[in-house]
Amino acid sequence: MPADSAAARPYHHGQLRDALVDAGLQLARTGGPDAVVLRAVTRAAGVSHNAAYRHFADRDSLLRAVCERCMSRLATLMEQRIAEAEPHADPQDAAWARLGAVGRAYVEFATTEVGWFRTAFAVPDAAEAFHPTEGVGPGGLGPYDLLSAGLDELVAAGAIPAERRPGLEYAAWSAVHGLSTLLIDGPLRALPAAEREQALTVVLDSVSRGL
Amino acid sequence: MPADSAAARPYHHGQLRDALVDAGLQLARTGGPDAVVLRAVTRAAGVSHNAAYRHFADRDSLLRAVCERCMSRLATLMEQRIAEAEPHADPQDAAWARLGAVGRAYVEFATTEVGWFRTAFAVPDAAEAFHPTEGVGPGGLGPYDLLSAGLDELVAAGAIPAERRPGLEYAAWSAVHGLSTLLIDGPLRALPAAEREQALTVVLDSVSRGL
DNA sequence: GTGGCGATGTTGACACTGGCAACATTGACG
DNA sequence: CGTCAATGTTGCCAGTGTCAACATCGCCAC
Repeated sequence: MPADSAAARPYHHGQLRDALVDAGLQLARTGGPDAVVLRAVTRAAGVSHNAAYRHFADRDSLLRAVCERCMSRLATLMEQRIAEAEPHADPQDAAWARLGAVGRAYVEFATTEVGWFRTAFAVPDAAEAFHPTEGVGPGGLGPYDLLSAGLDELVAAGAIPAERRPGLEYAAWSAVHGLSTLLIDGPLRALPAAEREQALTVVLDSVSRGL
Repeated sequence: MPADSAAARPYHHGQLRDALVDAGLQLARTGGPDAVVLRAVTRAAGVSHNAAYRHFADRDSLLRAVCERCMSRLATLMEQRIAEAEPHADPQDAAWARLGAVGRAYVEFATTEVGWFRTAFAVPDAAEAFHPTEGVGPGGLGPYDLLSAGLDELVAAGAIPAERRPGLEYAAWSAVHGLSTLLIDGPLRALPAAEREQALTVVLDSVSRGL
């Protein structure tokens, strides 16, 4: 009613849900999941603190949405690095290169987007199960799918005997995920850049040899 | 002054610092690091909420003490499982068995003492560096030292060429740590027990092969 | 002894958080 | 034009970490 100062934004925001998730993503980028604070998020969206409850049951619900977006970012970077992988004439070499790109992208994301990486894996409970359809990249595949596809390629190219294929995701995923968390949250936090690079090399080499 | 009901405990607790850490450990066991709440801890110790500030600068400081104890527990279990490792006449076999015990103990601790494991690695910042002297077991060695020793044994036994030794801790540690976190906090949370066992086997096998 | 003093524990307050309840505003549809 | 459900707001509450001021105690010099 008050035709007051400078186009006062309407009572109804219109895109509040997306705006909240965006704000959450922003906060998570620098502060990790703990920075996704209801009141900070609503403040950033220029809205009162309780408005969020019209779109999310509670903070966890909002956080879940933010987590999914973070996972999406990870998937996107992985797709990008796969696409950039050096071409090889030999299909085996090509498959190895692409799997290496997957692993490097994973650790790269963790170390360059620490907050987002932490958030991607800080999904609150009540997440009943592992839903590969969530947190996907432009290609519609999640990080797990991309890794899986890389391993399948290696089997198809004859680099890995098919009978050893089952469960190999666990080996590769654990290695890069473990290195990532040790580097950003764990005791390897303080490792200087040069040793980080060495650690990454050792881990990736050892994974390849072990598959 | 009131010689009142049932030996009212003295104004001065006497062992408050330890009591607080013990209480924190208790809370962390079921609730992880987030459950180490100043007021809950002091309540458990039967003391007013601000008493903790006479022994710890802030909550993070208390949490750090609890984290160290959790790391100690991990080291203790690892030592125990190493000692129980199946004996082998061949020194190489023995060394492999012991390294496997290290890895299994790590994941065992993570999955059976989830809260403690999470707490062990949730040490707040201002942890200036990696201090291998903290969080040790009865033998005076930390988890990292135990892993390191296992790898050294393998080199000494001739199972691993010495020139590949540098950095191998990263490979082994990352694998078991990654599997642990994926299983308890990550997308593998909902994995049924049977598949968990398979995952562990695959990871350990692949690490051994890759070293 | 006794007086004082530092170490230890307590009370009370503040700003912040997540969540509930009650109220206000709005657009859509009859 | 009237009604209603969706959306946003105000006010409140319990719980948290932290600070400041106060209370109680053990110990040591006199």
